Amino acid sequence: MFSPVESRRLYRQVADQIRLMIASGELAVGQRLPAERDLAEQLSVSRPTVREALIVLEVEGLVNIRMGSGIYVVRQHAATVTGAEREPVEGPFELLQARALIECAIAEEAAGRAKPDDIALLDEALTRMGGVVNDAIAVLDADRAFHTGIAAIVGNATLIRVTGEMFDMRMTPYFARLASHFEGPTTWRSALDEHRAIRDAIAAGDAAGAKAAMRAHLTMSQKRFSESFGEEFSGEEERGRNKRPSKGTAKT
Amino acid sequence: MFSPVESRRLYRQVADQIRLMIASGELAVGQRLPAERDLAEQLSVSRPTVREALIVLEVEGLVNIRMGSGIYVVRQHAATVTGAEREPVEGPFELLQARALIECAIAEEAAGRAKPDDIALLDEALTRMGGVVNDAIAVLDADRAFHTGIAAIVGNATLIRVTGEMFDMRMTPYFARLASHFEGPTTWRSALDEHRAIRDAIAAGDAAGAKAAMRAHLTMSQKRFSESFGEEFSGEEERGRNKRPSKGTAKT
DNA sequence: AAGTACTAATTGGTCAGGCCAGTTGACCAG
DNA sequence: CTGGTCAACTGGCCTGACCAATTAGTACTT
Repeated sequence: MFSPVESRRLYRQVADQIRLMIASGELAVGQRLPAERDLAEQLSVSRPTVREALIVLEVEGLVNIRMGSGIYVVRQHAATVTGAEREPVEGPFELLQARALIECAIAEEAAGRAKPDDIALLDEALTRMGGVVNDAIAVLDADRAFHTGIAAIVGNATLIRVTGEMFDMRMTPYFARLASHFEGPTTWRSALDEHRAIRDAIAAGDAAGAKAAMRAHLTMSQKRFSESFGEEFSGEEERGRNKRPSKGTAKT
Repeated sequence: MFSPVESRRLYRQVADQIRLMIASGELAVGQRLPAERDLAEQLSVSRPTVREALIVLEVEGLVNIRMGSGIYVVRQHAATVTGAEREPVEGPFELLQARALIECAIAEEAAGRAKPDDIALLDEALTRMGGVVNDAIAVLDADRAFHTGIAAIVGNATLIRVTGEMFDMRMTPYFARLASHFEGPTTWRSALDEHRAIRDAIAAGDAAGAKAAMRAHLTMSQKRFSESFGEEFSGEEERGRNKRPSKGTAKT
């Protein structure tokens, strides 16, 4: 309840500062940044720190580092990074709502294209999921495989990637603890049943049914999630390194 | 047509190696990695290099670095980075197809929720776009504002982010040059007309119409893009640092 | 015996300075 | 004007060191 300190690491601050200068247009697209040594001097930090900050921006796709030449601004907009520290603006419900909208459309499209091989892939994920409802990590993996498997039916790599990214977003430390109170084989089995309904609708070529089943699944997922609210901030232990690692969150 | 040379930077190689160990499960989720000093020794590189590699993985959301404690595996799946070097598996058409599916659903949803303020925001983007059809960079910015503006109507931060990310994906060096041959005020004006149709349907609360208009827009965008094929590999110059920076790609 | 306060080892964060390799542009010979 | 050389950047990587946060162990108190 206390300390908002945070004490961000220095290279993060430097990265933020440069990112801001790019976003504001102070550093135009295509322009070359000052040399690492100059940046270090201007910002009063060491060169390694500047390098680490620039690597962050490079991974984010904002700048392009060319050896021996310089560092160039590639794009202006953040192209936000998937993992790590996202602003808590995107809450669990927001994420699930977005998934509902997008994955419903994907399921609808998939229903009209599914071939036997695709269904077999979904079945494999379902079978695997059913066998590991007691393993919090393995069951998440099977869950993920099912959702990305539906996107794979459409045969579009971008859709597969986006679906996977949205799924992975709940793995963040922030999300991780929220659902640890209501997880269990029982709720996983409920999720599995909903998965089966989706699978059947897609296998039958029922576009509307697949869309409805997916919406029902994510709605139920949201409800399971909301039921865990009100108690998630009860205990603040589990900081030790030997405790259970970050488990899953909501069944989807 | 020649040199595929690459000579990946060392810290990239280290990052790839660790990423692989995580993906293969050799480093389990929640597990603590060896200390930076140990990793440096085991990999026969210096500690700064290890640090840079770990920062890459942290930005990607794969690991969680805790000062004084250690480095922990957060998730197993790549959660692919948005910018930089994506596999060329995702081509322009794949991207546009994915956008068609997702943004149509968003437009459909937005039509039922749009308030006067939202429409005003879209109009602002349209006006701005009309005024800068000759500025390849500024027009892209207005284009982006329109598409994310539609997502904003739904009021979901995740949707806004995903829409923006997909838009930004064409800024990559790979995509950038592809469309430089057919860009121009004329095609931008066509895109602007299609935008207006989408705006009108949303303003009228016509969900089906908004969906159709968005689909038409992205289909046309795809067509404009395909017309530029067959000639995009004609000239390979424009490497100089003072040339025009990466311009836009397809009008959307 | 249990809990607490303190201490020491471990680990990431930052810095300084240096050398190497690739890039670039100016200069010079043909 | 063409081609090659060369020197001045610029990023890539390294060594070694110190600081700060965390954590585990220990001695002390209750």
